[in-house]
Amino acid sequence: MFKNLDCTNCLMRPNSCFNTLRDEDVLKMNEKKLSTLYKKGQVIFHEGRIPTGIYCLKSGKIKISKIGIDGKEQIVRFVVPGGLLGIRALISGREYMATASTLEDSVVCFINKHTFFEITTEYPEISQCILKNLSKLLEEAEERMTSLAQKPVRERVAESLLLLDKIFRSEKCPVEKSTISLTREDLANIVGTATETVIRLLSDFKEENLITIVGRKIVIIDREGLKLIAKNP
Amino acid sequence: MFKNLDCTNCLMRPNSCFNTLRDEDVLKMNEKKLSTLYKKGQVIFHEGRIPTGIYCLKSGKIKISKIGIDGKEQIVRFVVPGGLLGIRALISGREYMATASTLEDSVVCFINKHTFFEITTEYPEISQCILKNLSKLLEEAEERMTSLAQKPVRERVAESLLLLDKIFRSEKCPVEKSTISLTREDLANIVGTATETVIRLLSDFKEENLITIVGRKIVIIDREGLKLIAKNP
DNA sequence: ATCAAAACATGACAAAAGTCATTTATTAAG
DNA sequence: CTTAATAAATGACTTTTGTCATGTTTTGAT
Repeated sequence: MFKNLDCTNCLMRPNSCFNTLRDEDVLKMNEKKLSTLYKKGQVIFHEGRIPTGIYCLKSGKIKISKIGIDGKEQIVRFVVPGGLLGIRALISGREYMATASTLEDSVVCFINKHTFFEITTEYPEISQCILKNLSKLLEEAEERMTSLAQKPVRERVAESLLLLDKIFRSEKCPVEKSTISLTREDLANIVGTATETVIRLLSDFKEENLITIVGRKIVIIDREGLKLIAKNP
Repeated sequence: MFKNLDCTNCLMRPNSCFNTLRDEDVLKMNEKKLSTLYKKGQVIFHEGRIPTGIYCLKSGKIKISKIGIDGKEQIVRFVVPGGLLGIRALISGREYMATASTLEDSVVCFINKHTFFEITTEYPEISQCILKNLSKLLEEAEERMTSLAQKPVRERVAESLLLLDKIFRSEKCPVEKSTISLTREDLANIVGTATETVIRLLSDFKEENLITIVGRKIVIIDREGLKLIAKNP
């Protein structure tokens, strides 16, 4: 498994919905929670399964994806450190509607249902925080729906590169140039297109000096240019 | 305006998140709220505006839509009686990210921010109910994202017809045959395609005896056949 | 009942995106 | 360092979907 971590000095807690917990409750959570290191590509929970608690991401990156037509994957969103995983399913009380898996080695803490509800009933501000988070997710989902419905693939690829840029830069490296290391297939599963189409468009973007490609990694060199293509305000 | 209605015997309240209110609080809400009759096609709130409270739909049907590329409308969801309008924006505390307008004559009650928050802090179960609703909306949005990303237009049109069927049958008429009365353009703005494409596919469906078209209205005659096309489980 | 406006319908063509086949790079394991 | 496996790249072709033009029907106001 993994050496259980200490919530008290978790760098991500101030960043999460648990930021207002009193010391005593942090300790309680600390002894109940379970930390696990997931290697790159591992699944944290599967679409269709029943949740038994929630997960909080300490480090790493997670993709949330659904199985669509003919088993084709659709990536619906990402989770970055401090974020909760599986909260939607726990609230609805039914199965997971998507699968969570790691994009890189990640440390995830599990808190069982009982402990979680115990804490949330004591701290209404946690529910409030989750409410805000869900509302943000809904906003983003509807934005993305519009994009999928109306934008041509070229614009969507540019848009997704900018999204990934934001996610992959988030904490570490305030460097201007950020590198995106996702497979072209994953990228296609965000954009909602064929892998070949993504590859062709990346070649175009390289040609137009918007990105460079080093090995398998994509480096954005002209963020503004991409924004223009993505028609992102 | 409109003769203010009485929440006490509102048929929709048991159906809404306000179903657990004590009589005294119903009375309080009753004197604070404002009922308005909106004619078909009228706007209840506009994308970009700041919310000053929430709306509760008593009767009628509402579409929630966003302005996408080149001003093209994208319908992101519908609201049926008992549902809340503008709750996402009120929670986030920022502008509306979409526009709400009526698909038919509708009666909508407005409750100002202050009164609403007063009631919700007293009734945690209302927040809980809203949390569940938002979580359901997110689930549906992600389902729809997957559909937009992966299904061809024909499947999406079939899917949308079934969705509309559910919405337009919801309360009244337990009749088998339900009629959908939306313009082809609205339908295209749900599906994410051109109006002409929708028209062509409707003609196909008519040809295949899945629907009939009476005047401007669409009547579903083979629900199972449409499900098969939509690849809906 | 009449008539103009709006919505619907259809054809012809163009553009966008998907599929299949094949070749070339890159990575990770031995 | 080699090598097999995986991912990326590219070309040729097909299918899907969008656009533009034009004509018809339906609706709602007078």
